[in-house]
Amino acid sequence: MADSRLFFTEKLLEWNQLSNTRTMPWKGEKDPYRIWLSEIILQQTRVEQGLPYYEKFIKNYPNAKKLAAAPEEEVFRLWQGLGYYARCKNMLAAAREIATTYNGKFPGEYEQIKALKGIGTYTAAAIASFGFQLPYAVLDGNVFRVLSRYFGIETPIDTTAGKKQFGDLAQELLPANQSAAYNQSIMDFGAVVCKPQQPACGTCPLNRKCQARQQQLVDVLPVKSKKLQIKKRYFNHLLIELKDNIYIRKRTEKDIWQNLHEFILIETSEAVELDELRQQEAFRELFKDVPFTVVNVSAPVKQQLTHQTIHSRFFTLEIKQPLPLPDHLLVSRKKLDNYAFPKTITDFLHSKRLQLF
DNA sequence: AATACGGGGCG
DNA sequence: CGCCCAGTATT
Repeated sequence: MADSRLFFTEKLLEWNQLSNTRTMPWKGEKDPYRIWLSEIILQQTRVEQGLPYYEKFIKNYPNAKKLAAAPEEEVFRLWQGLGYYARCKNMLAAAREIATTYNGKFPGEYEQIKALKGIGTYTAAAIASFGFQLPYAVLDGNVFRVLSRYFGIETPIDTTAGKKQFGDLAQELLPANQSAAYNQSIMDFGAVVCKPQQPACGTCPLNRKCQARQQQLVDVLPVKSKKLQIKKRYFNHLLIELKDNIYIRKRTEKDIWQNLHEFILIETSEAVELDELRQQEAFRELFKDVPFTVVNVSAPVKQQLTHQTIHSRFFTLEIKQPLPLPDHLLVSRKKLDNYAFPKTITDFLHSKRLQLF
């Protein structure tokens, strides 16, 4: 068993040296700040999707102190469109912690790194190995897949037992003096060769000893135990125009898009037309003392998220006197660019802008 | 232990 | 439409 494990590690490092053609701007990066930034951006995010965001952030905030000094709204604007917005909030908190507690210098011990907001076991191991040559094995989607297939492990990866088993194995396989190269190798290998769909088993340097291949389990592994429930939600966005101004608010509730902005939102349990919306209690309360005229009703648009399907409709209304909306901001159209919005809303705004020209 | 959290790409 | 992506925090 020890031999087969040694073989696995050696082959992987060899593949990395001879055949790995994957290039990314942060590969071989020595600055822990840049490594950290790339890892946060790439959590549950494809390299191609995260790349432009990485470039933007490095350009705007070349070091932790710069990021720490940035206004939160500005940072959210840069993050807009990338998703999982808690990452942005936590990243800023971590930058400020680094600036104050560590005087802007990224901490170099695993426990210190892991203690920063938004850094879990994967990201801590990545920074520790890539940035500080410490012997911590990364455990991400690629590693789960490569290990489960090569060693034929059918333990579900989304369980405590699975995480322990794969984590222990990954750590055993790690050559302590080459942790960075090994971690890089196994992730690239998972992304390029041992891919989720249609892996390149024919040319895989590990194929002869791959348990999944021998047992016809390649498309079964890795095993996941849970299947997610997707719920439907119906969002009715009210763009209320007072001269050139529009009401917006920051989403603060524990829900999707926390810390992003929106227009006045009335959520319903099913799709509604304008006359049904007008019957809603929230709507009647809103306009009980103020007359309005309907300017536009958009077609329904759908957005598919991981756990929910959002059906959105935009109702543009015009009023002549202000509404009593204490927790909303009255913002001029031009200034909308200063605020971060979810994609559903930016898409609508952009489509609207096109109509004007 | 289970669940929520975005957006995009691919078959 | 389902699966997956350099996962983490919260309940």
